[in-house]
Amino acid sequence: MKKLVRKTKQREVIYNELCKLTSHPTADELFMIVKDKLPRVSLGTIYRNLEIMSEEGIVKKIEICGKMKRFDGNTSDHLHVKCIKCGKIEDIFLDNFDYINNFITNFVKDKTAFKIMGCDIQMSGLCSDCRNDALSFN
Amino acid sequence: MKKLVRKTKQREVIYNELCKLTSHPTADELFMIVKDKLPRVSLGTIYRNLEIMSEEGIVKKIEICGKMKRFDGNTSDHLHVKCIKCGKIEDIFLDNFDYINNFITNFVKDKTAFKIMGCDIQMSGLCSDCRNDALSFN
DNA sequence: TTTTGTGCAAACTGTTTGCATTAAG
DNA sequence: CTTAATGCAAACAGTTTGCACAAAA
Repeated sequence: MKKLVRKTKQREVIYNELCKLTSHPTADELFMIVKDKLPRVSLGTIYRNLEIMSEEGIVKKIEICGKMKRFDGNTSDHLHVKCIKCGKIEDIFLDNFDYINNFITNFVKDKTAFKIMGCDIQMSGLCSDCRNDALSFN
Repeated sequence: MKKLVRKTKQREVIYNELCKLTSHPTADELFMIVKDKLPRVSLGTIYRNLEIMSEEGIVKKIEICGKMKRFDGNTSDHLHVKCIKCGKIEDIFLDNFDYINNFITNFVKDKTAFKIMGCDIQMSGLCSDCRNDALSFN
């Protein structure tokens, strides 16, 4: 049976700091931030907790892979754009997210033997900083 | 200026073997396969070539991250479903892929400062093997 | 008191890199 | 001949794990 998940100081701080951010930090970035409040935390604790909390569904693991995993404290439906140049990830909130979601799921579910359970949409493009940086594309 | 990309035996075999597969192999899986034809290839060569070919646009790096990068020799528009249990990735081809793509892009482009360049849709769910494996969810 | 979580360091895994050598153009 | 690519091994980066101790229930 499922084992008990306890409330610990570390878990709480990690969760709160993650929720404050809209930057979809990596474990390491979050580690730096959490260390300001809990100077003795270890990176392992960050990893373990992010993993546990994403299993619990209160935190979201973002599936756009660069090299590092990224996490999001906002589990509500929204999608992400990733800059192909600098790797920055930004949220996009749409009023009709559910509509789009269903729209796609409907098309897809007849085409596969998978039981479809979720739909993740990732856009890619150039963020405002990078699109202004004319020299970078040559 | 852009440097010359040569045609080498290794490159060719890697590309051909990747195109034969619909399994979206990891670099390592492809390495095993290529080794049958070129017993002296190194894993580094596989990585270097997949990277180069994805920059050239003849191979696609798949952005659903588990732990390992995956590659796809089919660069035509299609989307992927990933099994949340076993990690298997399958293709889904839709006749109206472009339509869906534009549909989403249109909604999104007013909501962000990014210059939107692409749209990746990943579905998740349970593959036929895993959905029949009743014991696995308890 | 029992079980889960923590810090720490060491281990692991996938990927990248430096270098001497080989091959393509 | 010049430059790009290869094989190999060593380095690297991000993540996971084992263990002794601490904290939660």
